[in-house]
Amino acid sequence: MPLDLVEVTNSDGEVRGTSAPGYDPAAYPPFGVTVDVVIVTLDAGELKVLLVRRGEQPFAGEWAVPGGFKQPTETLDDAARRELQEETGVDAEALLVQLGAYGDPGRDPRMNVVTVAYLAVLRELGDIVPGSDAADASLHPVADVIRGRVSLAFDHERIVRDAIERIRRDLETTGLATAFVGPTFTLSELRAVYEAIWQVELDGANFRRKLVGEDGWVVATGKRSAPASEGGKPPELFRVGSAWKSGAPIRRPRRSARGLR
Amino acid sequence: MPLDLVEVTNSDGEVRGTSAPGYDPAAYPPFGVTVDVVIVTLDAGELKVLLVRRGEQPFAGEWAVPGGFKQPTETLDDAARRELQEETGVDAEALLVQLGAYGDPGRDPRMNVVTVAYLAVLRELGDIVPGSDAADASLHPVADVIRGRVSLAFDHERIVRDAIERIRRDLETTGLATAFVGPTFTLSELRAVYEAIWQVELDGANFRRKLVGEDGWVVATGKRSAPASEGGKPPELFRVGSAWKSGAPIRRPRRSARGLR
DNA sequence: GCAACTATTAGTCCTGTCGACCAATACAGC
DNA sequence: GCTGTATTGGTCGACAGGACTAATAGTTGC
Repeated sequence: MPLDLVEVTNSDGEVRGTSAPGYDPAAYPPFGVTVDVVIVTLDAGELKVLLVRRGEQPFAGEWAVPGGFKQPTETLDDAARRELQEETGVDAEALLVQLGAYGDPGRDPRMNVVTVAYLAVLRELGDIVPGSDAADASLHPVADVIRGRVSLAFDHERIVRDAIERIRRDLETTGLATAFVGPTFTLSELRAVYEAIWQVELDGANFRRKLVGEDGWVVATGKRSAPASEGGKPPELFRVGSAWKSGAPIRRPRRSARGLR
Repeated sequence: MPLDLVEVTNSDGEVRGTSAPGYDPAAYPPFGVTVDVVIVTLDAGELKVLLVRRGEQPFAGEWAVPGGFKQPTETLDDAARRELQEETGVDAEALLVQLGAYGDPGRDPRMNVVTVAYLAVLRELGDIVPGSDAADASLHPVADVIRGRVSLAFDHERIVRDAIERIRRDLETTGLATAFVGPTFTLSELRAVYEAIWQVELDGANFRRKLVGEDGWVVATGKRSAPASEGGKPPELFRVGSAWKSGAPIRRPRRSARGLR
């Protein structure tokens, strides 16, 4: 049943829609506005997304991107930050950008809902606590979602797909890569970010040459990390420089002979 | 007055919010959802934006970006296309992309409204007909808006600012530049797009060398255009090639000595 | 018809960037 | 101490791109 002839009333029963002069009440049907947050992290060299198993209708029992209704007293950004906080306990140090709005008719079978999707990139997720309305919460490889091996509620499959596309693009033009690593990191760790997301192989020597230049991409801390699993020279530890704020150091290889994998 | 305790009813008086099991009615306050379209074109070598003078409350008499309420039966993209059509008569051949959602509390003094902003780039606007709810409609230099010489209703100043920023960025990575020119164009026309938006000067010879290469940036039509105002050789006419679909030919000059203006 | 002018088009030089590759180094584990 | 591994430093060559000069092909004005 369509919701064309809907009026908005407040708790006093006053019809707010028609009482507002100059507005045609039929012209602004009410919508629910939700905020969904695609939480992405790098886990075991693989890009993963946090999904919750819905505990309520609609789509109860299915996997979905965490989210909730926006309150009139908060901004969209605030709502996204709140959802992220509720879901992961993480507050700051998370890159949180708006992806876009999704409002196809029927995307929520119950009512008119427009959702604003956000992308959050985290270095590491602590304990994942399912929210009050979720039965479960866990990390899933994005490859499984993109290839349809995990089907999601609503239009969340499309949202995740758009999120990954956004990540791949922003990696080339913004400082997004630094959101995947900690406050200090080795060049191998940072290089692994690019390699995992772009599915390419980058030459370690060239990577270093580009980042450890006169530009302020990375700043050496003087310390060294523990060596890798199979031994090897303990690598230098860096922290992010200021140059990331206005660009990215390396571009995505286009026609790479090596970057197959 | 806050709208916290609002219920949604349909024309039968049935309260739809509380009647949906599994939802907490207080959790999804109703919002109006509007779609605003930032319509941008190049006019007399200057970037301009289409603004309408509002004929109704709120902000009656002030300039604003054209827009309107989304209907539950249409997608967001459809709503944007409809608004563009209503405002300019243009349907296709317009680049129409979503900018983002804006939902700060109080952005509409009457009610909770979340707007989804779109960007439309047109080559040329025909007759501008003010919509039914607009008192006037005309093109304004974006510089006037950005520098605050024209103040806009709602948070539309921010929306326009974001739109211009998006244009500047997308010009570097997408085929956006071709949306500003017609089906056939001279290289000077195309170059003028970059120069107007980036506020730089590009060398005509280098510009040509990059675009008329083996890559399919532009395709010669064999025809020639009428010469410029003050005489000169009639330039070649080109049409867009296929390469624009997956990138842009030139990048924004960073530290240009010539690009001052 | 001719000169002056303008914008387009072609060609050259040179520098910086970047990929590919090789070699040296420094440490862990045995 | 030997071996293996990952980091680090260096070289070479291809290529793209900016600055610049020059030639070309038209129009406009006289």
